[in-house]
Amino acid sequence: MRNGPQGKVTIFEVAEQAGVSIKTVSRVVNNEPNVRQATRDKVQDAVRRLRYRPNAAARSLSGRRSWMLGLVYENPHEFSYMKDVLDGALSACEEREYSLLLRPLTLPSQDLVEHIERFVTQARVEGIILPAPMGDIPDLLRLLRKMEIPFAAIAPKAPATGQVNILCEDQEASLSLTEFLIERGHRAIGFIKGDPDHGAADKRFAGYRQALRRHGIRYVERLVRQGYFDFDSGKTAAAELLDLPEAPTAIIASNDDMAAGVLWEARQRGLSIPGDLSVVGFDDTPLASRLWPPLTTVRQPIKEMAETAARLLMDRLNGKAAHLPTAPFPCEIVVRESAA
Amino acid sequence: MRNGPQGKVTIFEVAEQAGVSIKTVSRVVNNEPNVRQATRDKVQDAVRRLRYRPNAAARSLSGRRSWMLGLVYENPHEFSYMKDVLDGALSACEEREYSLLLRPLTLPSQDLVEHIERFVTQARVEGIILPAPMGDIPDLLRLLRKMEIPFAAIAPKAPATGQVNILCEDQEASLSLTEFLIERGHRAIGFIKGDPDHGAADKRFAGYRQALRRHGIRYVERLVRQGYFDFDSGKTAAAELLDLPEAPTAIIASNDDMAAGVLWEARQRGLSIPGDLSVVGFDDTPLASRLWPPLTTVRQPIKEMAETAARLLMDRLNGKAAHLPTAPFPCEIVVRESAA
DNA sequence: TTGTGTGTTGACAGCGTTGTCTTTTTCGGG
DNA sequence: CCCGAAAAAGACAACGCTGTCAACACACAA
Repeated sequence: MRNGPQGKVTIFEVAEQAGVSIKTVSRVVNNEPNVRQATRDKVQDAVRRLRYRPNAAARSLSGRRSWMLGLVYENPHEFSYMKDVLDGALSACEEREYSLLLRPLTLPSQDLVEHIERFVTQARVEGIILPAPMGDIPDLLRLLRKMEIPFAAIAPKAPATGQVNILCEDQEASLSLTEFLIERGHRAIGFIKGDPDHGAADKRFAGYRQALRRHGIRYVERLVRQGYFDFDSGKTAAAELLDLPEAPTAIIASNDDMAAGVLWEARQRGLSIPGDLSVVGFDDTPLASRLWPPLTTVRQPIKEMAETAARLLMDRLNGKAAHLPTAPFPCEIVVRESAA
Repeated sequence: MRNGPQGKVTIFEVAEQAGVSIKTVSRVVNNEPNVRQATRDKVQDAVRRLRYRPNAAARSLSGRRSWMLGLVYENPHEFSYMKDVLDGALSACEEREYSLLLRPLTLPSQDLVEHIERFVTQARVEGIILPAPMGDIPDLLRLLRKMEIPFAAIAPKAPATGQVNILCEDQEASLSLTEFLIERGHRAIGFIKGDPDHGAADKRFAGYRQALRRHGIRYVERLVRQGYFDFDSGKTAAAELLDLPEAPTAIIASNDDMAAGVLWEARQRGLSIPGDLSVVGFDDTPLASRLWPPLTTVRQPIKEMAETAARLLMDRLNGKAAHLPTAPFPCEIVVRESAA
């Protein structure tokens, strides 16, 4: 009844206790069919009594499955987005008893392929979750396809078939957000684009243009600036916009961190917000509610998206479903005080 | 030369290519002694040619080692601190070819012990990293000791012997930060404590009191409020402090998120910062530099601390060292514009 | 009664490494 | 040139599961 420090109860002890063969124990533990209920009970009893936990290494080796998912991400400075992805992926993994292995990357990375190859072959990761912008790196996608590793892309630019794609209504959200400003009388609306490598960046920009068009507002190229989803680029872009002779009365930043930069730059210049300038962002990160004034922004269900990504990936690994494209997740405008 | 999708080159193929036994290949791959240089070269050649990667599952099963570390943490809303811990732990693991498994927890958790037990016995995690406040949960520590799982505590309140402890100069930093304010003429200095479960909270408070004592300033209990390391509690505490008849001219918040709360509350009341009120925080999170005015705060080398925690833990697992207590890591005041 | 099919159980061979022990080789000194 | 010790290399049995296939039990139809 005594067992070593790390609880080395094996399937043999359980089989003996239950008076069945190890194979039967294996069947019960893995919820396989064709076991009589009485037998199942006996085994489950023994499992509980002995506090048996199957050894993951043995299971992997024998079953040729690692029960591991990989999460490959670009390590950002502002981690809010990834935190939600991580939470979602982790909770899906926990519910299906998978493990999650992380691989942060710094882009651009020349030995990316090498890195990922190690990751996959060494840990024998079965499938990979690719949050933006990982789902759009051609070398990476090519490698994964060659190695026949299924993957799930979160918010990719180009959702190819034969992979799990998780999207959200970025364009629609951006459209609404822009209309939100238009309805409040703004006509000169500045827009700070996100990193061109991210799928979301394009869509958010498209939504902005669509709103202008719909409301008959002329699109002015000078009111659009390139940003990279980080605070500093938001600051710079805001400075350029505010230096314009016909400076905008509102600025849409493609994420909260850049919006924070806009706020910062506006404050530098003594502009009052939202009096002199309205500012809105995307993502509803903790930052948005801590800034002054708190930021009107768009909430996306990132955690749920990551959860779904992981679940569909596992379904696929277990041959459970031809994965039809999933409906894009809805976003929601969170109105706070930074726009008027 | 062809090999399956997931690169199933085994030790046998390598042995054959190199003209040696599998055991010799194993020795070379694991850098064991007693292999002639010429042999070593032959084997390494074959390894490279075949792109051989040892199978982790087989290695674990046979060697009775999982090569995995666990990171058990309380999942906070503001993730900056944990992001640094994660980065550090991950980079240390990568350098030693360990894997890192995450287990977020919500405290208080009644089935904590059950959760951790599964975590350890199922994945066969060899050692665990416990960032604050995990290093001070009696049930958890007792369980780990009973299971004989080595662990490393980051910033524990009570650094027990027989475990890896990573500390930083919290009290000294708090002392300097308080003196920083005193030198600028502040006498009525408010202090917002952190979550009493965190070791750092006590030390930061102790540093504050020490500074007052050293400069002959009377300690006023009403100027001290209990917070919980989150934005809302910072806001509440600030409101209480600012309602005081002898309101403080400066407030020290035990972390940046609470300092953001103070800023928020001050702004609500139309106070100018740092004109009417100086505010300082701890941790130098991204938030600190995005707020207005940017926050004077204390930078701690969290990433390095986590890296060291992981490394010492792995050393211990590999019997490499009786781990003497490590010197506490130094902190550094980052002066920005929120204090004058 | 016998045969057939379905549901249930078990025997046993891997899975790809490392640990242990044995055998072979190498090398310096008598 | 031989001997003994140390270094180098190999043989082989684990490690704890799952996959495969064979065996058995039982119900029902012929």
